[in-house]
Amino acid sequence: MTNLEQRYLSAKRALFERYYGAFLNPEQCRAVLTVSGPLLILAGAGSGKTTVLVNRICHIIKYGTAYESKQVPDDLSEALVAEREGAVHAPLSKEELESLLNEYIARPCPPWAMLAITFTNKAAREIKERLRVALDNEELSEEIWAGTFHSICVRILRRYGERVGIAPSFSIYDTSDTKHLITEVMRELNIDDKILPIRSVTSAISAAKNELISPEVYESTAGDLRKRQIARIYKEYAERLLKYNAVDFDDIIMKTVMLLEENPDVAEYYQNKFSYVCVDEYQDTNPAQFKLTYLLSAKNRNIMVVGDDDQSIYRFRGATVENILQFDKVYTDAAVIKLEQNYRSTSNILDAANAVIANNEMRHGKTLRTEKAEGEKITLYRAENEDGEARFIVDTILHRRIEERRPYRDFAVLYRVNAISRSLETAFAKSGVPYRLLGGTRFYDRKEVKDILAYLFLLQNTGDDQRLRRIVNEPKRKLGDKTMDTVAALAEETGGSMFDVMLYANAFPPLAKVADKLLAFAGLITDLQKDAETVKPSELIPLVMEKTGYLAMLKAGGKAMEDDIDNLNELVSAAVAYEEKTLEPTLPGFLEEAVLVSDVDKYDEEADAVVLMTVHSAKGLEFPVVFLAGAEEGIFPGSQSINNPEELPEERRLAYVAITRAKEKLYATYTAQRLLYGQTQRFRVSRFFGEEIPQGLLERNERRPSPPPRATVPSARPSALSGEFARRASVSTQSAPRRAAFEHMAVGDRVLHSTFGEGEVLSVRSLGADELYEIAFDSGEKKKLMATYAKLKKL
DNA sequence: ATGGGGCTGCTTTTT
DNA sequence: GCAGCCCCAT
Repeated sequence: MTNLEQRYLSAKRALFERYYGAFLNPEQCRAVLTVSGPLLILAGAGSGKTTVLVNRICHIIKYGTAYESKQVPDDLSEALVAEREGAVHAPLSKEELESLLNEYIARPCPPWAMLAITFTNKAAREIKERLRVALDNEELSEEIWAGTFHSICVRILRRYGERVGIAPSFSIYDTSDTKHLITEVMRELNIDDKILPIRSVTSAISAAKNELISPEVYESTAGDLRKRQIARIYKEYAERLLKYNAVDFDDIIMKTVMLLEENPDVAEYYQNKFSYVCVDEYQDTNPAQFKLTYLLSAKNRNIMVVGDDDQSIYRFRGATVENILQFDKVYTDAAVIKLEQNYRSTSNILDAANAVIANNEMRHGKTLRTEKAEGEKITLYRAENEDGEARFIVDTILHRRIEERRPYRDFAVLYRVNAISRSLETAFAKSGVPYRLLGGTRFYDRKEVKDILAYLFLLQNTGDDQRLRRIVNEPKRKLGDKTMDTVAALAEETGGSMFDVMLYANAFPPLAKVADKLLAFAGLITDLQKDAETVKPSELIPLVMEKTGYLAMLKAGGKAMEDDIDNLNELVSAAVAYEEKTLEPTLPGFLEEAVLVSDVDKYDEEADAVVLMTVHSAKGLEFPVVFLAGAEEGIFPGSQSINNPEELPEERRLAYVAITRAKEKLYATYTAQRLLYGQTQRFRVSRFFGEEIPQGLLERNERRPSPPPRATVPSARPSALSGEFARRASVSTQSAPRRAAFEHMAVGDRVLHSTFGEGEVLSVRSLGADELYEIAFDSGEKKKLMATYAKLKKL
């Protein structure tokens, strides 16, 4: 290569670096400009991961391999090179620079040859949206294959699924459908769920699928009785799914991998189609997903994965952090780029996060840095019980909101387990602070919604016996288990589906008595199928509600069913929304979305309210002020993980995720005793927050004499505390402002209450300095009352 | 076939 | 503390 050529190439690179350097840091630039071959990007929390991902995709679509290419023009002249070298430092507008870069375009990637895989719909949506903006071209961005693992695999299966025995109209089973089917299978195989709990069976089968272990292989390696039984269940379960033309969540990935492995022509088609494969949140991939991305990128080997091994928190769902830890061992020629510059948190928060995670071994090892100021210290707050904890959080929010003029949406309360949210929710409700509680029952998990969806799935795929059984007697049609068992047996004999048997019910003597009811039902479904051919999902849903009598059933239920009706109306709205945003809305398309969507997707920072959620759901989000409630040994880390060296590191990663959600201020709160799962337990502070965070970064509220013995009036408030802190603590701790001395009651005492009248004490529970009485009043009412407030009189 | 009343057991949950 | 499930009585 001549000197002139080298100067040409280095000017070219300098121009690209200048372009991206205007808004990216050097590591981010390198990540965007590393286009060919395997690439691992280790992106710390808040390091601009999505920005890099989006810019890299955009860059490849626009410029292809321009930056790396060694191509030089045939007619390279000194004048051209000098001009370009001059441009590197010349004052140029963005547009001028872009038009210069256009000169270097080399093998740009067509959008349909770009595959970007995420885990959540929310992430997929965000990427698509940002690509649309960055490319400034709606049509182009629409053609990019950006979606979740599941949606992309569904797309592939709809097209080629028949090669692995899945017809295009297949149903998708969610976790609860799966559980029901496995329960049924176990009943049939006479396996007692007391000996082999369903939970352990579903998770074993799920784990097997995540590891691409087929029923046959599972069976052949099953040693002990337990495993042999699971093997039997797995085998039967898989056969049922095949028969019903249904797939569960894990199948969606596993069957796609099988499809690609067993059909070289299909594999080749996709390998040729996709020039580039990008995978987000790589630390959460399982072996099946690893294989999938491996296969899809096998030809060009242009596979880029982004993730953070320190944020791998889904081991329990089959994710193996080894995928990201071993990436550069599997792809030995992989480039590795670490993004360690954090743009989110103050340095105190980052130092805390770095210190906690440093206790883990087996990491790629990153240390986040920031240019932000130290910021406030982390507050570690000890409350006497869960009510004190909740009050502290609510009071602090009220206080900071006024003092710092913050909207409610600046605050998030996180916790390890949903059970913690109860006391918090009560406190928020009482205080009038607007809040949103994420988690709990998902919209699509509500019974009435699942029922209507089951009807819709059945219309699409009448072979789905499972869904048929779900709704055949909903509303009541006098078609109970007995009848349906007979139908199932006949279906088994004839080799058809239960629906087929119902269609010809009068041809089966055993069904003589119920034939008319069965035929009526089959007629109803056939009728609705005709409707389904002509109307949109949003119009079909009301028809289903009407014609099946489901709506009538709910209306008959009166007030209690009003919520159900509201939810179904919301389902119609969801269908309308789907139709609006989809080019070619279809029933299968809507159903797919309904099953593959979660409630967290709906959390779009709309309302001005404090948000309450688990640490798991908070991954990927950020808030100015974060409270971590329940920072206790036994809760976080959970009691199951405390003595389990396999699980403790994951708990620590979870703590790392929690800490790094905070931008400006982090509170960790814990209680001395907490009412959890119906009983009060004593707790110590979590090691992560009490020990592993350097003490210098912490501000504690507990440097005061131990609380006074129960039921004595505290004489003076001790104050080894800083002024500000004492003020805040005094309005909010469990030691309520006014603690009236109360009369102690014992079980069996007769008491008098000013409004409830006379009664008998059933139980006494001490809660910090207070006592909780359960009292059976003579009126027949049972009440639980706090001693301080109940003002009881002993009779 | 249906509905109600007692028992259990319990992380986390992108799809 | 409560949801979900099983069993039993109608």
